[in-house]
Amino acid sequence: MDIFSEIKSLIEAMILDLISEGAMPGDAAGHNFSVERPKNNDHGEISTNASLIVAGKSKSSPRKIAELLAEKLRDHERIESVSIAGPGFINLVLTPDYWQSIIGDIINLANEYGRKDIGKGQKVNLEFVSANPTGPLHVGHARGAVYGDALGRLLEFSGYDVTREYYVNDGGAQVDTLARSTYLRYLQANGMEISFGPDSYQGNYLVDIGEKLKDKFGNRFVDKPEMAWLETFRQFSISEMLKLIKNDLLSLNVVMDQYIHEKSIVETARIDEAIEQLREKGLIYWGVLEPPKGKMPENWEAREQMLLKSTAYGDDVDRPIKKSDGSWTYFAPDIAYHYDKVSRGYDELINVFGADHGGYVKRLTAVVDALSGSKVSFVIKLIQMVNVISEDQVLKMSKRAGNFVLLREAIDAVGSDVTRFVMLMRKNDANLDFNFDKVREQSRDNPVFYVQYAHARICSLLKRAKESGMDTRDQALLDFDGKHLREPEHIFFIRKLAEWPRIIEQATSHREPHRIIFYLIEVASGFHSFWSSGREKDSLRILQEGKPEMTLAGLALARSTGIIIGQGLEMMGVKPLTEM
RNA sequence: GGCCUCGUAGCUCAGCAGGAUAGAGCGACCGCCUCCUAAGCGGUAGGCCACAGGUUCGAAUCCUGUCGAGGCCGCCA
Repeated sequence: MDIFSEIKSLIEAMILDLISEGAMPGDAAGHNFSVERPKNNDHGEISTNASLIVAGKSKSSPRKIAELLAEKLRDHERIESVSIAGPGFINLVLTPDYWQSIIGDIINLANEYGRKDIGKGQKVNLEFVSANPTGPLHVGHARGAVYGDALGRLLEFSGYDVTREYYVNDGGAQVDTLARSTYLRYLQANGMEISFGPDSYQGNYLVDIGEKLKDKFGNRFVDKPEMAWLETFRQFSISEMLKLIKNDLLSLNVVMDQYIHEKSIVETARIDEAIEQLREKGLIYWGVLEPPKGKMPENWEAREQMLLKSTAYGDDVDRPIKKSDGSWTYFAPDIAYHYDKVSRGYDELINVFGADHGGYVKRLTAVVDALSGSKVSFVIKLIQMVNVISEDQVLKMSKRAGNFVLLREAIDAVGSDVTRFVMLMRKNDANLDFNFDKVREQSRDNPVFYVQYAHARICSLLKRAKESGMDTRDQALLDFDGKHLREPEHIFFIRKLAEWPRIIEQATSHREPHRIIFYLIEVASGFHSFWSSGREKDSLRILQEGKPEMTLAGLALARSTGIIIGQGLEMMGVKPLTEM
C-alpha cells in the first residue's frame, strides 16, 4: 500500500538473496537505508541510497553493490528501468501500471488509505491546554489546544489508544485570587463601588459571574468576612470558569476525554504516596539550595527545605518539594499528578506545555523516570509563543490587566477552521505570528482557502459529472482504465499522492502535525497545477464530453485527491468544503 | 552565570532518523479566463542555509565553540 515501504522490503529481500548467493558479505543486511521520491526529476521516480549505506557498513564498493542490486531490480515486472548515478544511488522508473494502481488503492481504501498501525494499541496519555481556571482561554492557549488535538487525531489514526486530559490547577493561591476577584464583581452587582487591588483578575468575564452570585445569594455575603464566603465563591467561580473554558474548546472543535483536578489529587493522599516512593529510591532529603546564579532575588537567605534529588536524573539542580514552613511547594502536587498518571498504566505520557514552562521539563522528566523506573516514555512538547499582530503591531498581553486577545475573539473573527489551520502551520518549537488582519482577509495569504479551494473544485467536478448522468460512486469509479492516465502530468501528480502514507508515518513518529498541513498544501498545489494544464492540453481535462472512459479516469484521479485532502483536513480537525 | 528553543531568499517559513543542482508562499517584474470554479496557473529575479571548527566518501541536517533573538531559573502558581 505504501509504495516506498514496498520497494524497501523488496530491496531488503534482494540483499538477503545476494548474501545467500555469496555475492555480498553477511553483514550487508539489516541497515536502514532510504527509499524516497528524489527532488530532482532527472533522478528517476524513486531513488534509494541502499548501496551507499550497505557499502559503508561492509567496506565494499558502492558501485559494485549497486550493480548487483540493479541487476535484480531490472527483472522486476513493475519496474520499467533502473539506473545507477552519482556515488552509487539507484534510481528507478516504475511502470505506469504501478502508479495507476495507486489510484485504485486510494479509492478502494478511502479513508483507510495511508493507515499504518504504528501505535499497536499503546496507551498514550495526552495532556494539553491545562490552563489555570481563572479566565477564558486566549490565543496562546489556542495553539496548544489545536496542536494537542491534532496530535491526538494523528496518533489515533496511527493505532494509538489516546486519552486527552486536562489538568485543572484548582489547588493553589491563584484560585483564591479568582474567588476574591469574583467577590468584587459580586459586590459590584450589589450596587457597590469597587476598586481592584494589584493582584486581582480584572477581566470583564467575571462580571457575569458576580451577577449570577447575586442572583443566587442576594446580598447575603456583602458585609461578611472572607472566611464566610471564600470557599463558596472559589468553588462557584472555578466551575463557571471551567464551563467557559470547555465552551471555548468546543468552539475550536476540541473535546477532552477527562479533566483531572489538582484538588482531587491532593485530597486522595497521592502526594504522600508519591513522595514515599521517591524516598524509597533515596531521592528525598533535607538540605539547603545554592542561591540562583545571575540575578540574586531580594531577601534571599539560605533555608533548609525538603528536596528532590532530581540531579540524579539529569536535572540541573535539586528541586524543593516543601517550603521552609513545611507546606508543599507547587512542585509537590505536580509530582503526585504524574505519579497518578504513571500508576494509571499508560505506555507513553505526552505533555503539551507553553514555552514559559520550559524550566519544568527536566524536573518532570526526572520525576517520571524515577517513578516509572524509566519504563514509561515521557515526552514534553513545548509550544512556543504566539505573537498576535494587528495593524503591524505586536499586541502585548497581560492576564492581570485583562487585555489579552481571547481565543473567542479569534474564532468570532475567522472561525475555527482558519484558526486551527493557521496555528498548525508552524512546528511547535517555532514562534508563530497570528496576523489578525491577514487571517481575516480570507485571501490567498490564507493557505487554508487554497487547500479548501482544491477540495471544492474536486467536489464540483464530481457533481457536474453526476448531473450529466454519470455514476460517480466510488464503486463505479474503480472501473477506470489506467491507460487514460499515462501523460507525464498524470504520473507526476500520482507520485505526489503516493507519498501520503509516508507523510502520515513521519508526522506520527515525529509528533508533528504540521507536516500534514504542508503536504496538503503541496497536494492542493499539484492539483491546481494539473487542473490548469487541462487548459492547454485537452487530454488532461477531466470532464470530456463524448469520452466517458477518459472522464471516468479523470474523475478517479480527482476523487482520490479529494479523499486524501478530505482525510488530511479531517485529521487536523478542519472541515473540508464542498463548494466555495 | 546556567538551562531550553530558534537563526535558511527582501518578508513569513518548510526541509534536518546525513545524500545528488537547498524549496514554498508573500512582496517585485512578465504572461494566461470564447473551454471542468482565475479564491487558480506559468515564467523571471532573489542564497557564503548566522559564523568558525570537527565527524564523514558526502553536512542546511550530527558534534563542539562563538555571536544574535526569545523563554525560564528556591520559600508564586
